[in-house]
Amino acid sequence: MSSEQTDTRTRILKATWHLMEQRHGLGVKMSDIASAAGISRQAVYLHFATRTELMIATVNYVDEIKGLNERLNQLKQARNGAELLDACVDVWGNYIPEIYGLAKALMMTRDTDEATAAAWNGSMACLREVCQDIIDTLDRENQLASEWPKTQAVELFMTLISIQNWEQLTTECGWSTTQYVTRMKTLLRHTFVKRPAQLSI
Amino acid sequence: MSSEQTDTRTRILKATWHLMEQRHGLGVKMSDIASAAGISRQAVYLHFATRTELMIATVNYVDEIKGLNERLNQLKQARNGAELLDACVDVWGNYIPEIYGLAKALMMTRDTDEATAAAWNGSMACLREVCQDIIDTLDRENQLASEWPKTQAVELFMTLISIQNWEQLTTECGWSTTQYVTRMKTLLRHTFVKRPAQLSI
DNA sequence: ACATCAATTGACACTGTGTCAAGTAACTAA
DNA sequence: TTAGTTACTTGACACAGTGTCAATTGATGT
Repeated sequence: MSSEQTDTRTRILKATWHLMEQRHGLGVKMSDIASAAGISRQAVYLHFATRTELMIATVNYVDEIKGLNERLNQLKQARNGAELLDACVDVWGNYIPEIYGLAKALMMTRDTDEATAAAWNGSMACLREVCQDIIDTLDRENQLASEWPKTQAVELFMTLISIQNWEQLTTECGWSTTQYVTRMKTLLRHTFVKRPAQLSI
Repeated sequence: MSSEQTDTRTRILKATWHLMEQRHGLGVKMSDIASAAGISRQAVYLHFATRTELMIATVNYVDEIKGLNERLNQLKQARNGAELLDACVDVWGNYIPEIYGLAKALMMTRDTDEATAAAWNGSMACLREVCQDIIDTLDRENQLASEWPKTQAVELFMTLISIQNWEQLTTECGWSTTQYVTRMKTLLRHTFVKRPAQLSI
């Protein structure tokens, strides 16, 4: 398997990913991808039946290479819920910039494309598990802020760390990745972690 | 001026708005708008040069009718920053569902369309002033949570109450408008309003 | 020598936006 | 009455981007 340089299919996936990141997921045509991969437009269709199929395959390819799951294993080290929360923001906040272009492309068509929506929901379900875990841990430690029932806490958590919010805060407001990470940690801790009683004067 | 029933231009605007709300801003074609307004597709172009121009005109039309600014005047009644913040969420949280379809249509094309982006930014600048005002008031009262410098507080505020977050929490997580409002109030208060010392045991 | 697979070229259908030209019906003004 | 203007109609067309189809080439393996 795979002689020459690299498999054509892989070359297409790499080209797609590269262009998506470069153009932040905007205005990437099938013909652009084809020429970036050094083949004809029609040849792309020999490997991927539709644009959507290509996008989803690219997501899987990137997932495999970037290994979000492995990164999330770093969370295993945290021993209490608050640390877990911090670690999560560290991993996620540094991950987003690496997949933003592709994520944007997906986000833009998920409203009109069933398959894209399904792929997106798959990724989000994976993230949700992590959030769920963190909230559960806080709850188990009796550290979950009392105003948030667990389900709502998870939903709000997911929303706060959404890619859309990251996009707004970084590209619109000019926050750097480190700024985003530290400030998001602050927000999440203050929102979900019960205030220690000893803080009172 | 304006005999018959209503001005054709106005009929187009109404049709656009109606369709946008009905279809949540998705898949609304110029021909759909035309037939909803009871005229030919080409006639729409006699009044609005491009789709974008029509969208922006519709936003202005809706703005005029719905009168966000007037609603925001309710805020004048609040006497302290915390109340101001609550009032803001009340107004904004009840406003979003009324303009969601149109807002969605705008949001979806602002990445690729300069004019749309400008119109969007205009609306957001208006909202930003309100947020700015609230944060300023909290700060003046020495009630702004110490971890947030004013600029960052405003940016975060805007992000938290963004339409995208509303969309996620309501359509994705199934929160009702009232649930959204009360929970968002909780989040914002805990985030931006300094914890009263007397809360300690 | 033959079959197969990957890729190529070129043509075409479809959708939606925007343009253009010619025609019609109604209202206005000399 | 006639001429002009205004608002709208019909129908045709250009353009971009996706997806399809058919015929062809070139290399690989048997």
